[in-house]
Amino acid sequence: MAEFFSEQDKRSCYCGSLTAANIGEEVTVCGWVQRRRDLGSLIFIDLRDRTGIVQLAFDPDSDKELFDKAFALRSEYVLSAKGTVRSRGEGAINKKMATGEVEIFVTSMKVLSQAQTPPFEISDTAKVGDEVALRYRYLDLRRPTLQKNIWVRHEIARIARQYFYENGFIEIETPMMMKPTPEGARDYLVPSRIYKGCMYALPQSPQIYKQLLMLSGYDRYIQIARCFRDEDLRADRQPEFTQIDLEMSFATQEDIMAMNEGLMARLFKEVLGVDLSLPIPRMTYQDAMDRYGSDKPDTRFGMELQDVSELVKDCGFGVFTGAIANGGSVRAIVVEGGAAKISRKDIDKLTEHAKGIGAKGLAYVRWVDEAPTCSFAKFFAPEELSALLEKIGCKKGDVALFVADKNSIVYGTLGALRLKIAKQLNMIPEGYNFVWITEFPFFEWNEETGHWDAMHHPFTMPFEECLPYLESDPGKVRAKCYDLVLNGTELLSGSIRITDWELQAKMFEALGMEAEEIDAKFGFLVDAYKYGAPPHGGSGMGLDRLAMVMLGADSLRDVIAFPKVQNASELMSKCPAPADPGALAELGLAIVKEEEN
RNA sequence: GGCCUGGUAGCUCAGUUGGUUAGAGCGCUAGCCUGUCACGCUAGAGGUCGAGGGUUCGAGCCCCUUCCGGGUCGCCA
Repeated sequence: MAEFFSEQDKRSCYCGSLTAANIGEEVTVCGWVQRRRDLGSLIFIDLRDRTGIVQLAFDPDSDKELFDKAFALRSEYVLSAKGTVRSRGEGAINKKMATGEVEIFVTSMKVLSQAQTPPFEISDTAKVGDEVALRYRYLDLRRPTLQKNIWVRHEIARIARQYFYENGFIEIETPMMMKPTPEGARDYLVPSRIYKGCMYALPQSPQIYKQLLMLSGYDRYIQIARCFRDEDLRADRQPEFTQIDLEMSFATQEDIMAMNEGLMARLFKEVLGVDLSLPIPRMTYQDAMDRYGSDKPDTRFGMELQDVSELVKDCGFGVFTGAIANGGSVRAIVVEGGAAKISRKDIDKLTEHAKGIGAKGLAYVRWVDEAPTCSFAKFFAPEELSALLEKIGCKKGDVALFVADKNSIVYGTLGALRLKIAKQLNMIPEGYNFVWITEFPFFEWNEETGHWDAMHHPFTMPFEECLPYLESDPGKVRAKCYDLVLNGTELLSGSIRITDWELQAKMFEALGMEAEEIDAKFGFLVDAYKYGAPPHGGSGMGLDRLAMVMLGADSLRDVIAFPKVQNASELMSKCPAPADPGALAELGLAIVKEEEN
C-alpha cells in the first residue's frame, strides 16, 4: 500500500542540487528509486528526479523499522525521504556523480507509490528497441537524455517567444479547424456533425489566416503553431509538428531573413553557448542544385558536383552523349582518398542505390595504382581521360562517380550519393553550417498531371523581372521565397506574398485554375486583398527539427514527447482507433470495408 | 504503393549445413555480505522462437501468406 502524501513530505530541494555546501542540512527529497544496493547491514538507494540522482543511506542500528522499509524498496518506487546531508567520507566519494561527495542519511521515509518491475531499466546506457520504448513512452521519458531534450525544446520555445515579444510581435492563435484544401499535403479531416458530409481540416500551416491578419493590420504576428499533414513519415517528418510561424507587414525578404537570423543567433547562444556569425551565407536554388544536387545542401563538407558535359559531349560513350542530346547533363563527384575505402563491390552497391533513386547506372573512375580504372575507358583516349580527371580534380587515390541523365535525375542521384558516401566514410565534420537558399522556381512541372504546380505555394510573390515569362516559359519564373538550411536539414521556409489581387489571379491562371475553382477555394482570400493589403511576407520554422539538429539527435522522436511511428500510429495509446458506431452515425458516416482479394 | 532491413526469455542479443532437452549478459526472486555506487558471491524462476500455413522422418533455421518495428523512394503546395 502506498502511503499518503502530506505537508511534511514535501520536497525541500531537488536531488541533483545537493553538494558539499549542503552538508549538515536537514532536507526532504522526492523521486524515483533508480537502484537499490543492499550490502547486508547497509543499504544505499539512488533516488532520481528530473535534476539528477542523490544517494540515500540507511543502517539498521539507528532505525530497524526504517531499514526494513528500505530493504523492501524496488526500482521506480516513488519516495519522499527526509534526512541529513552528510559527507560520504574519505574513499567513498563518487567522482562520476554530480552529487557524489554527499549522501542523505535518512531519518524518515514515505513510500508514495510502489512500482511493478519496469520492462526496461530507466537509463541512457540500457539498450531498448523503439517498439518497446514507445509502447512504454511514459517510462522512456524518465531517461535523462529525453528529460534534457524535452527541456531544451521548452527553452527554444521560451526564448523564441521572448525574442519576438522584444521585437514587437504579437502572438495570435489561428483556428485548428479550417476549410479543407486539396492543394499541397493531404489534410487530416474532421467531420462536421451539423453539416453532414462536410469536413473541417486540421491546418497544414496557419498560412492563410496569418496573411489575413496582416490585412487586418496586426503587422508583426508570431505563433508557435501545431501543424498537421497526412503524409508518410520519415525520421525527420511527423504527421503533427510544431512551427515557429511569423508574418511581417511593410517588410522585405531581407527583413524577414534578418529577423530569423537574429532568432538563430539568440537560440544558439543561450541554449548551446555557440556564437553564430551573421549574416548567414546565401545561395540561390540553382547554385545549390549545381553544387550539391540538393535544395537543402549539407555544406559542412565539399565533394561538390561538377558539370563535365562540355568535356564529354563529343565522346563515343552513348550514355553520356545521349543524356546531353536530350537536354540533360553529365556530372561527377570526386571522393578524395576514396580508392582505399571504396572497393569495386562498394561501387556496385552504390550503383544499386543510385538505381533506386532513378539513375540508370553509375560510371566511375577508381584510381588505385599508376593508371586509373575507368568504367568508360574504351571511349576515351588516354590524354582525353587525364584531361577529364584533371578538370574535376581526380587524383591518384580518389574515386570519381559520374551520372548522365536529365538534370533532375543527375542532381538527385549525385546529391544522395554525396551524402551517403560522406556519412559512411565519416567525412562530415562537427559543427553548425547554416545557409539560406533563395530564388526558388515558382513553378514545378508535374509529370503526372501534366501541368505546372506551385513549388512553394500560390501566394508567393514572383520576381518582377520574371513576369514576362509567366505564359511563355513558366519554368523561368523565380519566386521570392527562401529556405533556411542547417547541416542539410530544411529548418525554415518562407516567402513574400502576393498582395495585388490581379497578379494573384494571373498566378492562379498560370497554375491552370479556373475562375470558379479559384472562387470556391480561395474566393474569400482574393476578396480580402481587394480592401487594402500591406506588402508582407513571413516564414515558418520547424521547431522539432531545430531542436533535433541542435541536440544532434537522429530522429524527431528524440525531441517530441509522444511521437507517432512510421505508420502514423502511436504505440502507447494505440491510436488511431475505431470510432464508436453511435458517434459515426451521429456524424452521418459509415465505414466502407476494403474489398478482399 | 515500391525497395532494403529486423522480430528468439522482462530487456539486449547469439543460435553453425535443417538434427538430442533453445543459450548468454543484464534484469527479476531468494539467501549471504557495513561504504557500495554497473556493489560482490551463491542458488533459482523465466520461452506460443511475431502469427498462420506448407515442405521434411525432423523446422528457430527452407518456402508461402500475414502482422509488427526501423530506414528509404514515391508523397510532403
